[in-house]
Amino acid sequence: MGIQNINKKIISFNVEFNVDYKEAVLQQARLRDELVIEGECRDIHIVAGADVSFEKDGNRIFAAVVVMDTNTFEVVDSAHHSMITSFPYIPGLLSFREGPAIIKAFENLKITPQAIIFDGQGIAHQRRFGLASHLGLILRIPSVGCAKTRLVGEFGELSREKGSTTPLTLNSEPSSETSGELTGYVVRTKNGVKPLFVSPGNMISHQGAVDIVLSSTGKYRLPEPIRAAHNLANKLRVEFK
DNA sequence: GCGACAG
DNA sequence: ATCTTGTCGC
Repeated sequence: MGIQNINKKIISFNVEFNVDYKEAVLQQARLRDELVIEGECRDIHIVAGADVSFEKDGNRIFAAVVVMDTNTFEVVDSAHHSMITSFPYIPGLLSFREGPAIIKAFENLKITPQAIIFDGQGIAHQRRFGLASHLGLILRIPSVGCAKTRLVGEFGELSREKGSTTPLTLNSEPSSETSGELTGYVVRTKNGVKPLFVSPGNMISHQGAVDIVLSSTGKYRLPEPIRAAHNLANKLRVEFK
């Protein structure tokens, strides 16, 4: 499937970001059942990172996507898009604020990545439908949620060594012995550095999501594709006239 | 009512 | 997210 068909798929999915709070929540509840939390990450090395930047004041958002070959961390493609945002930041509804610009940026890509890492949650979300799940579903490309801080879920101690992980689970019976539902993993990408919150977006398994993040991580805490997208988004904002 | 709360 | 200098630690 070529990236040129993404727009067609978006239309077929009847995507609507211009909704109010109530409709957004209903939409998440409806679309979450379309997610496929399974898929191997074997042979995946053409990975895209997506992130956004905002104006200090005003409502302009700058979305950037950078595609890299994670074997060499060489950039193979990139795209961006800026527009005026209308939806406010509401925990749990981040995709409705950043989604429109990010999707537009993807439509400007020349190649189709094998997977996408988003700066936000996948199914580690109150309604199991974070930004990575929402956008991964629309784009129909395996997606991974990689957040710097927690939105929901509980987790225990984590070894300080790079590569260590611990389950991120959702509250179950307070007095129950059963562990809560698995929503993702807390992952240490660098020795002694604050961990990342990794969860499947769509079309990838829990293990696959963790593997993609670790294999896309180089010298820094954040995966290289995300770092590159973050830098590009900021660059676009600073140079915006 | 109070505390939590991706970016 | 964004506004910001220096500073502590490996």
